Amino acid sequence: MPANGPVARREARRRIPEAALSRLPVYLQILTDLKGRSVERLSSDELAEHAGVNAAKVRKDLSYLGSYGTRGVGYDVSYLVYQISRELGLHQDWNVVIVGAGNLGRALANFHGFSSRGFPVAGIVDVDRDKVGRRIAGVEVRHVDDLRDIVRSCAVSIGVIATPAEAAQGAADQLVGAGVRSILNFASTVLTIPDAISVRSVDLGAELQILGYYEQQSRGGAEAAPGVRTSARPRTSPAP
Amino acid sequence: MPANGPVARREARRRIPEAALSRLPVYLQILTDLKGRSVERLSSDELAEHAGVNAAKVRKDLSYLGSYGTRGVGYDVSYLVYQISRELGLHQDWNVVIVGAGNLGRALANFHGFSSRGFPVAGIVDVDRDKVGRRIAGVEVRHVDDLRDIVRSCAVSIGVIATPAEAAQGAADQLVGAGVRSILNFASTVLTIPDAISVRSVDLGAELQILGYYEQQSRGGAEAAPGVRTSARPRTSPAP
DNA sequence: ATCTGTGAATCAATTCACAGCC
DNA sequence: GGCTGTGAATTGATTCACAGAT
Repeated sequence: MPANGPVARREARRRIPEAALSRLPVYLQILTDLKGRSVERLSSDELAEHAGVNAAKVRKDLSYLGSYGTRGVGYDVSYLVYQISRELGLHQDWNVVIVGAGNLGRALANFHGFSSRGFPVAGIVDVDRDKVGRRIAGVEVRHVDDLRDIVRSCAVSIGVIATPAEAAQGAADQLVGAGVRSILNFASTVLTIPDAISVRSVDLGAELQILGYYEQQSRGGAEAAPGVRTSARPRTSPAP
Repeated sequence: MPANGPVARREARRRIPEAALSRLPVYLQILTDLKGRSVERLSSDELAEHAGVNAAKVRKDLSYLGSYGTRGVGYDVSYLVYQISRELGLHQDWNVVIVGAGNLGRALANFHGFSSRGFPVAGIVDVDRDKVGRRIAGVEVRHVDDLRDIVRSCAVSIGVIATPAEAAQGAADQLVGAGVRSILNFASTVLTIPDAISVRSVDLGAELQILGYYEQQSRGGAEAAPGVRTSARPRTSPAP
């Protein structure tokens, strides 16, 4: 993860290191939040606190975008938001299509986080004809046979796999055949896809296994910090 | 992870490197699948193919568990499954409690992957008293005030946050107060938690942003592989 | 005085390459 | 001959530390 599990393929002459790239969305989220609360400037130290990393890393990460800070002063929040989202390609919408209208697919379709971040759900498909025609979050469920049409007509570039594990490889094949360039996989399966497509797997079972492992470690290891120390880091969440 | 975003804290004298650890669940999943299909032995090469990594990495990763392979032959599938799940602490159940009975919470509760992997959902809580009393996947929704009771009486060690972003920090505080040792966070927020607790965030928005980034890269970069090459890697999914 | 930007140093992860065992 | 296990080499990421800008 993190990054973690199978990570996106394809290299391109990588401008920004993978590890730094994976932190940009975190910074963006913090900055967007601060911007909404009318914070105009912040230092690498402050951003580091919020993100839970150290200041040197923040400065290094941001330096890959260019020299957008002001020495002796800090960074302009709005400008950074602009530059990070530009780098991440968020000045255009990336339409997504969800494959699978089961529990997970429905939850994802209703999850406002996608569309609010510039990834509108342009379509939902399922193999089950009983589900076809229903509306989820304002989008009509269509049959998986229509995938190619949907991808073409709505200029979909990202496919989200929310099928049972057994159906995931088939879904991936159909997404690739339909022309998507990136796949976000929620099924607990390792997918085989062409190298020209980037994949990212979110394996909830694996996340839990790793947490179980950490807990196990912390039980045995009876050195250091036996009690619950409260971090000095300030809150990120807004006061509602 | 992938990983990414904020990764688990706490160090302990780490036996297995973080990066290797994050791949163990992937191997486990592949091996469990193969075991179910009566495959008894496999080589590091074969496992590497399935996992989409190279053989040296597989051997190095597995060597952290001990020398469980046989030179000239390969690895015994069942024995590896046993050793990996032992290392990951999966010979006991890790009860989880889900905070938030909205779309995402419901989808997660219905997601069979948790309990089938030794992470039974022992409780679901919500602030909304209208939701209290309903049953989701056979588990009764209880009020968040009962969190401490649930965690104690069911020996819950992992909390899953499935609330809106604004409520996530509060949920985290309550989970920590109730005594969980690990948190899996689905809200798009950076949480502030005590260092003794391990956290892992699954930020769907961030995953999509990164995919958007990769697609953007692949558009501009018109060197190499313009068409869709099909990988030579064999299928992982079972023939149904 | 303060805080960025970045080479240089350190630390971690990956890959190589081969000795050792079956 | 085939395949593991692992030191050594390499590549990548993080941290240090300070020159340079305001």
